[in-house]
Amino acid sequence: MKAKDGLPIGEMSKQSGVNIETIRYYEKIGVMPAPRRSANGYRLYGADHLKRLSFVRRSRELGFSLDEIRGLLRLVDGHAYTCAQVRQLTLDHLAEIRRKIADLKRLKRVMEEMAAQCSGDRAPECPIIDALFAGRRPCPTSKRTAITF
Amino acid sequence: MKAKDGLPIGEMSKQSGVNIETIRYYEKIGVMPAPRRSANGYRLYGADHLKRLSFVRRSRELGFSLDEIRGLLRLVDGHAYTCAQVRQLTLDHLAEIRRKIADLKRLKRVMEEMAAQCSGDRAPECPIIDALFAGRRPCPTSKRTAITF
DNA sequence: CTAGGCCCTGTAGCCGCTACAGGGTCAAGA
DNA sequence: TCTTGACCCTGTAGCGGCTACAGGGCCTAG
Repeated sequence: MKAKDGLPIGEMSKQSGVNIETIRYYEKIGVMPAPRRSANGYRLYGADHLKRLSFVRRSRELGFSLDEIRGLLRLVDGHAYTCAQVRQLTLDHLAEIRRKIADLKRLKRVMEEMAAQCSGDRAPECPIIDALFAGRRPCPTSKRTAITF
Repeated sequence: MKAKDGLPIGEMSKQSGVNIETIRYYEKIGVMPAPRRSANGYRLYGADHLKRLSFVRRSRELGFSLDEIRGLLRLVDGHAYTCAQVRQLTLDHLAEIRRKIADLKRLKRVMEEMAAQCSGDRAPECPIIDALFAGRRPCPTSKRTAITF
């Protein structure tokens, strides 16, 4: 009973960089298949499990949701995927990333403007607080009753 | 009993752009103070509540966590804040935003490289899938047993 | 024989909401 | 008068993606 038997979960964790609890969680939600068990009930993983787990980790690092990863894995598992399908998932995800970057950049600009207004030495009045209280709504569904503080 | 009595929660929601359930949630977690109630138990808000709620919404839009917002509100409530304190919170948050942008940009670059590898017309082998399976770990705590698929 | 290290299951918590279920209240219309 | 519908209430459960227990079992070394 040596290494050929399979990796215990702790070893999987070390090799893949995924937390033990997370591995069990992936099994519970069906992202990882249930491995076989040793006589005493311990999980024993093979090389294919490790490959799959690393796939999941890398996809997570690239910001894919577990649901998107399930989609990728379904394609892989079915051996029926076309490159075009995978490419499309990737491009969709890329569009999402670009949107997030654009959002954050807008945020950054606003925050920088606010910070620039503020010298930092004035006492109770602070232009940042003022801006947060007085800022106007971006989506004007309501008739703003001019609350400017 | 007209408008002077106070705004019911639905009106607060419309004027502030914050969901009714979210307003009640903010009350529960102590971000919003409990308003007075009408005879039948309905919440009745005043102009100060609306100002505060809008403050919270705008701060959330700028990506402040509710905990950070609690910090800002504590300063405001205590009337003892200095501009420097507020400015520091803002700068901290700004640093966080910049970090997130940098992260997403790295992600974007990797995803673009992967997508560029893939023409979309090859059948079962897909360079994106290959890349996800074969990518190397960024943090080499384990001695990679060369699983390259 | 005991101490430590690994493993197991199951549940609860995190954030910031959102979505019910199951009720009460009130005004307008038939 | 009855009913419909809009609004309000409380309380609980769910989302995603984990993480952190509690409370056990197993196995080996000293």
